[in-house]
Amino acid sequence: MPPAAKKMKREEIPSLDSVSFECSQVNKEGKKHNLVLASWNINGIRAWAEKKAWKYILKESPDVICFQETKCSDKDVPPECNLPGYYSYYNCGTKPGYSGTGLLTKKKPKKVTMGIGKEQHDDEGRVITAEFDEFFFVGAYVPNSGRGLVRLKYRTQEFDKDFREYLMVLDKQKPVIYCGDLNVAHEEIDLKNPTSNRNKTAGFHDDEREQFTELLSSGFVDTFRKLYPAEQKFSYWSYMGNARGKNVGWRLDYFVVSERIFDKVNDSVIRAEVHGSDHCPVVLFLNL
Amino acid sequence: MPPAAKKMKREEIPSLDSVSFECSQVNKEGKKHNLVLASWNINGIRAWAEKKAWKYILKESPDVICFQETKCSDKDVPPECNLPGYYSYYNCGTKPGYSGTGLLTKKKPKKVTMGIGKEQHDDEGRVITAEFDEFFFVGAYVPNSGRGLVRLKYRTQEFDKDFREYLMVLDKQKPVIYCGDLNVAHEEIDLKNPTSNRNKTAGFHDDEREQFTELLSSGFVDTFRKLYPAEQKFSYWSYMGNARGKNVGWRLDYFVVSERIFDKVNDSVIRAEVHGSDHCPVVLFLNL
DNA sequence: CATCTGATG
DNA sequence: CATCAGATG
Repeated sequence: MPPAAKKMKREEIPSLDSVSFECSQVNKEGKKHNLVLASWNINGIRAWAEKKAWKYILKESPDVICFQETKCSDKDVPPECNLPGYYSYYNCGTKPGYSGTGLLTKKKPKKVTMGIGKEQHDDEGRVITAEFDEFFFVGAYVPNSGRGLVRLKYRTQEFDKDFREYLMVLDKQKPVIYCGDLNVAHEEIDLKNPTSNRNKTAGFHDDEREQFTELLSSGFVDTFRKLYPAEQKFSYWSYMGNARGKNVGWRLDYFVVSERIFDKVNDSVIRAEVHGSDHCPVVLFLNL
Repeated sequence: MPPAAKKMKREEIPSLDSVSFECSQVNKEGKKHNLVLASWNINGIRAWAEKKAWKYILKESPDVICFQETKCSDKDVPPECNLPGYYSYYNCGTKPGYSGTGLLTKKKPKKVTMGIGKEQHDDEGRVITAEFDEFFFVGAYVPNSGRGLVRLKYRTQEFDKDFREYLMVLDKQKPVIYCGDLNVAHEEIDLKNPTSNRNKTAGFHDDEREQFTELLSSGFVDTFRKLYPAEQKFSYWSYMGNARGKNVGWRLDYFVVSERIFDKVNDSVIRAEVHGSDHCPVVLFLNL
């Protein structure tokens, strides 16, 4: 008898061999970075692990990386996601297979907290805060406003506002490094098709953009845009219509830092070559 | 940039090149068959088409074949299922992606009817009847009694009884050839593990078996068993635990005919070598 | 284990 | 288009 039909087999994602993860940027004093922080919406940690997309982390070797959209309960996180040399933390939320964040860090944080301390925002596993000696690292998966913008009001008038308040309180204690899938393309340059999406598609509604502007008016800096004012680079491409192949994308993933530590930032990078999700990683290099 | 990760690609099912579809059996008068009828639970016509499992039909070239578990609305039947030289009919039921039957025939039937004319049984697309000059061809997907036998009573006390009545009425007009996934292993020989499954697993409950016995007492013949009283051969293997590789199966697919045409039956065959579903096709060769 | 749907993005 | 859940078998 011939062998049974085998299970569908996923094709491998492109190898990282040809991708360089060097960062030659130096700060004003000519110093190289001594800290690497990363963020990646991995769109399902189980599928992501199946693709062995964690190989990226071994290459980049960030000191801290946070994930968005793990879509997985703690107990179902694949064991291979416990990468050697990292402590790991997950904030999974209650709705199975939905949202969820994670954080891996080489150095054990002084404290790790889940959510922002407001019940109405904290059941979807969207925020992890790791406190280190010199800064707060906040990884977030900001709510998508949804098809038909059904959740726009909640996201902009409730989540964004309470979240900004949360960051400002932290910022009073020590500098904040805030990153994640912020689910907004701030300016026209931040997406391929601003005119067709403006006020229609989640992520480019004026209300979402204004909330982000408001954040930047509250003592925070969009590191990539500050360093590269005119560069169009995306961190997300819809899986539909081969958008990534055509580079029809959005910049939804950010590193936002307290103004007073921006001078510690050596570089802010979007790793568009890295596959394994519909988002790519973003990375911040610092000298602290 | 490296190419995007491609879509999962299903491995091909085994080729049919090494499988013989000859039937050398002759009837009492030494005559070869002049009619080939087939039945196959294809477990989703879209997945089945994706696997190109319809190649079997080109090889076997039955005059009529009926399908069970098409799991597809009429409009979503893949176009490649319109095989050259066949008329096709589908009875899809109302619940999307659930149940559903189909029938392909080289000769146009005098009449095709869906269901058995009783509303309470006819919304799940389980029965197609094609009337030909010399016989009724009835293809059926008998309701599964379900995990925990939750539907055992409906299936045995309502469906089986009404369906038997339906066949008996047809049988008064002209001979009936009844086939399909009857969702019962009649005797212990008809499944690998009778003791562990008896009265526990759907398909080998005494009530289901008795209903089938009752059918055979009403003027019908289980053609395979009549021809091969001691042969253990299966037409279904669970996808779980590599059951097919270990040949841990069930005979759930039958050709049952009116007693008075059994002498026209040259052979009744179970095509266990044919892949593409968790069931394999069953075939009846006749000389009419 | 494999097929669907439906939610979500 | 892709991931996940849940129903069904």
